[in-house]
Order: sequence, then C-alpha cells, then structure tokens
Amino acid sequence: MDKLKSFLEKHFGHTAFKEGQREIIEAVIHGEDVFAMLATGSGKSLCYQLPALWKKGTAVIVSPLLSLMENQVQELKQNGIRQVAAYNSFLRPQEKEHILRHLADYKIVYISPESLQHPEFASRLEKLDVSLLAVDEAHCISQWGHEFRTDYLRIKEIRRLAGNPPCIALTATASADAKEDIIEKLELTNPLIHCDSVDRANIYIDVRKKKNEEEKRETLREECSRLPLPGMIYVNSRLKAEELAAFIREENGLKTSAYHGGMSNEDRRLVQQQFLSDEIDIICCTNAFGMGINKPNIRFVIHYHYSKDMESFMQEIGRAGRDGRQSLSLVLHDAADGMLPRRMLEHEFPSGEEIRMVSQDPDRPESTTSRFLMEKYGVEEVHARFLQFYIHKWQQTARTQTLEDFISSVVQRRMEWKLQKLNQKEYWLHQTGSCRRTALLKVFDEHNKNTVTPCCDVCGEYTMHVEHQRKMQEPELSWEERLKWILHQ
DNA sequence: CGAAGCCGTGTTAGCACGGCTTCGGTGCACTAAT
Repeated sequence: MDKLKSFLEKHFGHTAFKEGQREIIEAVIHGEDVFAMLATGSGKSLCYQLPALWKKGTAVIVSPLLSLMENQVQELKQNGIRQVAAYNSFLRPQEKEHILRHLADYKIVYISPESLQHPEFASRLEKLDVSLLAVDEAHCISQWGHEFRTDYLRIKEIRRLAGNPPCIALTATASADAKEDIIEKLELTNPLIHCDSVDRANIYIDVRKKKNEEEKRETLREECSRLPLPGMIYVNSRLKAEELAAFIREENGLKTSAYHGGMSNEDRRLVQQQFLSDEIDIICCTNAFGMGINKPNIRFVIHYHYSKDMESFMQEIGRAGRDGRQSLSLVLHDAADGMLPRRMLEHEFPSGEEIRMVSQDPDRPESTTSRFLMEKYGVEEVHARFLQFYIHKWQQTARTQTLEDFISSVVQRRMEWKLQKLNQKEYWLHQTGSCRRTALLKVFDEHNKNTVTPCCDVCGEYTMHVEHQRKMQEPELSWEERLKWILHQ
C-alpha cells in the first residue's frame, strides 16, 4: 500500500499527485535540499505542506507578502489543518508572545524574511526541532535580496542557527542566473532540481515600436476597444497608472481601476477583489500588482512601459491565459522609455557621497542598525538597510579593503549587472530578425520547439478574433455561482 | 532625462514667466500619538 498517497488523501483530499510533486516531496522527506520551479496551478504549496505534516517538528515557511501568508493560513485551516500560524507585524504583542512560547506545537509557521531576523524568533529556532525550511516565491531572493530587501540574503544564517534543516526553494519563474543565485544564497547542497517549462504556448507575443506617447495612447485606445476582456496594463509610475485608468474609462467606457503601492490597503484589497470577480475590465498597475494573483481568464497583458529585465517580463505576461485559452502579450515602446528605468536603477543605491560619509565616520559604532544610519546621516530607509547589510558583510571579511571601497565595488558590480539585464531586455525589444519566444526562452535555458502558432510578431502577424470572442464570453453567473466562486478564492 | 511643482520677480492686484528643485517602483517592520 502507498502510505504517501493515503496521507495525501487524508490531509489534503487529493487522490493523486500532480506531475513532479511526488519526487519533490519524497526528497524533502528524506532530508534533501530542493530547488523547484513549478508552473502556477501545479500545486507548489503541497510540496512543503505535505512533508511539514509528515515529519516531526515544525516547518518554517518564508513568504514575501503578508497577504500571501494570510491566504495560506486560511486555506490550511479550511482544510482542517489547525497547527498553523503566521508570525508578523499584524499580530499584537500578546499574540506574538503566545506563538513564540508554543512554537513547537505548530506544524507550519509562516514568516517574512525580516521577522525571521528578530532575535526573539531566531533564538527560539535554535532550540526548536525545525523539520524543514521552505522559501516560497524564491525568485525574490535574487530579485529583491541584493538591494531592496536584504534580509532575503540572511536566510542562510538563520538556517545554520536552526541546525541546517533541509531547505526547499519554490518559484514559478526563475531565469538560469536567478536559479544559480538562489542555490548559492540559500547554500543548498546537492539539491534535487526540478524545473517545469516556463513556456506559455497560448500567449501570443507582440512588440510594437511607437513614435511617442501620443501614438502609444492611440494604440491603447484601439486595442482596448477590440481585445477580449479582462486585461492588465503595466506602467512604471503611480501617476501614470491613475492617468491611464482615467483615460480608458473615458475613451473606452470600460470599467478600469488603477492599482499601485501608494494606495491604501483597503483600496488595494477592494480593487484586487473586484478584478478577481470580473467586476473590473482592466486593471492599470505598477509592478505592485501580481504576486499571488491567480486569475484564470486574463486575456491580455499590455506593457505601456517595459519591465526592467526578462524575468520580470516573463512573470508579468505569465498572468495571462492561465485557463489555457488564447491570450496576448503586447509591449508598446518608444525612444524615451529607456530613461526612467536607468534613473530608477541609480536611485536604488546610496550615492557615493553617502557611502563616503557613512564609511569614514570614526564615531560610527561597530554594530550599526539601519535606524541609526537613517537618523545620523539622513539616508533613506532602503539605502540605510542596504548600507547596514554590507557594513556587516564587510566586518566578516579580512578587511583588506577599506569599507568605502568594499561598498562602492558592490554598488558598481550590481549596477553593471542590472544595467546589463536592462540592455538584454531592450535588445530583445528592438531586434526583429528572430523569434521572440525563442529568445525569451533562452533566458531560462530552454529551447523553443517551434511548434507554437500563433507565436509572435516576428514569426507572423496575428489578430485575435476579438469582437467574436467578446460576444462569446461566458454568460452572467447567478449570485449563487458567484458566491461559490468568491468563497472558493 | 523630463515633467511637475514651487518660488520669487516684475509689473501693477491676478497672473505670466523663468529658474530652481524634486521625483520617479517593489514591502517589511516600527514608532509615537491616540
């Protein structure tokens, strides 16, 4: 008899494993490290949830967003799995204390990389039997860890502290570079590597060069009146998100909302919910929108501004057509578009002046907090965290280099790396000589089997039969069906 | 880089203009005041 299968049925109600799941789960149970790139909808969470319940001890799951943790905890509790908690800043001090005190009683604890660093949490881990450490949405390690959320690069230290439990990294999209980076930053040893294809055959890839913003808007208006709905539009500033949402509302009379990080939590939650339940036709957003969104029927993703690298692009277009039906990725670009991403790239790092000021101050204490750096030198929060992280890292070296040189060389190296990624993306946009899908897949170390039709604007023009599809859309759901659908979300 | 917003000026009372500065994305957690 198959113990694992009956365990699956008993706790999760599934009668069979999906492609790839079993191999990963068995590896984790046997204490191996795993790197798994699984297509959305192929049951990523189960790969750590099942081993967490199977093994004795507590599983620690690192998750990038509080909302994602909340969803997971809720879902598990609905499945009758109750020894689950999310440890984060939503909690009141008493609740935090309660979780810490009873940590060993939980089977699964969700946590952000930041909270993982809290001394009160980390010190408990030392004494705890940690069954496994899972990093969900592991591409965040290489996408955010180096500058924006440096605590992502500190996970390995906590892992050592917890007695080196088996570690599993999970993501839906990681380029070949990112995969190497993740394995290195988590110190995975001889990991089992499982990679699904990232190719999405039902997404037609279209890139169009425009003269200026006016032409972009004109195209946007046309496409929004023709394309089947719902759809998404990505832009790179909050203001533009609001502006274009208003533009489409007026010009096309479609239900359109903006979504970006500057909106209140309630507004974001509301817009997201409305979009998920088809009350909004088009969402006009910055890169704040997307992670953890699993909406099956998104028919198009338009990039009004292009994303800063190929992997972000793949993640963004991958939100279209999850139901398998024909969908579209359309990029509109003009000559002025390269400016802003370059400015933003520079702004990501502290200035040479700031680096000098901080590294040459004789009164700077050995153990510096980011708060101290903000208050004493007036650097902004993200830069302060960046500086704090690399000061700490420098202190662990033999200090053959001055601190200033050390940090400056990190900045230079990272900036060049990111610029190269941006250039790669722009090269992809401007070239019209070879298949876009082939070039896109190459970033993920995949070969294009050249079987996809319609493929891309280089391989052959294609127009979605739009008016037809709009009429063909599913009939209005009854309120009972809608309620069922919402609850299911 | 380039758009938006702010400031002082200059001529004359409400506004136009040039020059200057600022800002542009992603989220965690925490603080201090209620």
